[in-house]
Amino acid sequence: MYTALYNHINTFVDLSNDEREILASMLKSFLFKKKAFLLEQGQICRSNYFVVKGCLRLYFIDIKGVEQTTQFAIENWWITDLTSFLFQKPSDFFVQAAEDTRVIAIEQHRYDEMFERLPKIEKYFRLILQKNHQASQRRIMFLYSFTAEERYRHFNSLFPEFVQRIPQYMLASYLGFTPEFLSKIRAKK
Amino acid sequence: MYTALYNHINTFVDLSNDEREILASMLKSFLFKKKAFLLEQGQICRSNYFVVKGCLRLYFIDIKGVEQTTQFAIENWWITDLTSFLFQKPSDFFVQAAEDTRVIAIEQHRYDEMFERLPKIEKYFRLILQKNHQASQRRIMFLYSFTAEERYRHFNSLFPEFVQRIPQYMLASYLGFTPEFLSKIRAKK
DNA sequence: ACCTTTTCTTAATCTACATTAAGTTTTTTG
DNA sequence: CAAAAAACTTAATGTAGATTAAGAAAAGGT
Repeated sequence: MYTALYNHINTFVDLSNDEREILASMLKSFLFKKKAFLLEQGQICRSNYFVVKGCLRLYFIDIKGVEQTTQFAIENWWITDLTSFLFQKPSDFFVQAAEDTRVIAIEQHRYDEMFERLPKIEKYFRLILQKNHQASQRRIMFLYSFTAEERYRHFNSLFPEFVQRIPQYMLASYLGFTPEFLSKIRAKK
Repeated sequence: MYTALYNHINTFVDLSNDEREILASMLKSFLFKKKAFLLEQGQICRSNYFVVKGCLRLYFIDIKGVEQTTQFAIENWWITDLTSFLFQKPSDFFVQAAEDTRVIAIEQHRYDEMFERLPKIEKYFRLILQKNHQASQRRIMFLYSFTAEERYRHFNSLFPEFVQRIPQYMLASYLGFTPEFLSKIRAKK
């Protein structure tokens, strides 16, 4: 049931079968259809989501009414609006399935209990939060270093198959420019 | 000696005196003069730094040779190039004192030991990494929502005293524009 | 297979911000 | 306190990328 998550956890810490069972009792598994919403702006974020297969995206609608994608999560990544999730207050974000997506969810009222009962999970989350922090430092450097065109070419060379998988307008806003400009770049070669 | 850090830790978890002593044996305290480097590009990042008083900044030099400030750390914030620190590989970044700064440092070879011996510190770091992740989500939203001028006015209204404390060219690059443009904005009113 | 909706493209025009360069003010240092 | 260095300002010119608008292609539903 939760083997994808167990496997991921095991690349960081060793969980016993007993620990896996305790953990399993706190998790839920869902399948979301493409375009389904896991969270909408104004709602309170109930869960932190681990992507087993598929792709979720986190986005908001800016002052001009345009969707701005701030994060993607593919296989083995967690995604949520942390502020809304932790403090149970209304979110500024949407979480939506970019394709049919299998997720494992932990609800907020179970989240702290999980750390109390499973110290190894405390370490696991500390380690994946470190990875997130590394990714954020890299992303800021990336945004501040390169032009729009360079950002696209770089991203495309790192994740060519992912670029095929998702609509271009989502990628454009993630990289910080408009879909029209992305079209222009792509036409160039 | 390390009371500023103990106080900060205690806002998240309760440390006993014994635990404080163990922790103290792994820490070092330093005073850096304004403009002193704690880390330079190409060096391996030896420590993670907690700012007791003063201000550190993380920056890199972009392709055009311009300094790009990606992070500030003031009282009660940790700062380091995480990738270089965790994997002991050469850094792309500089860490520099923006003013005379008192720091508490934990070296990399002590870092994992700290978590082994002090599970409460595992929780403490998980919690501050969560705070970092929240801050990153907010920052990306902020960068994608507003014009340069709006970003400056917003930042200035949130941290008016901090804006006075640091050179404008550092702030300009942190907010994603040039010092000349910041001058122009400020002249407007 | 057809119709609707969504996504992508093209091209003309526009603008926020960068660049360059010179001068001025402030801070630092001997 | 004088000289040098660092930080800031002003203004003219340039450009990456936004905006607008209309049409084309692809995807999805029945």
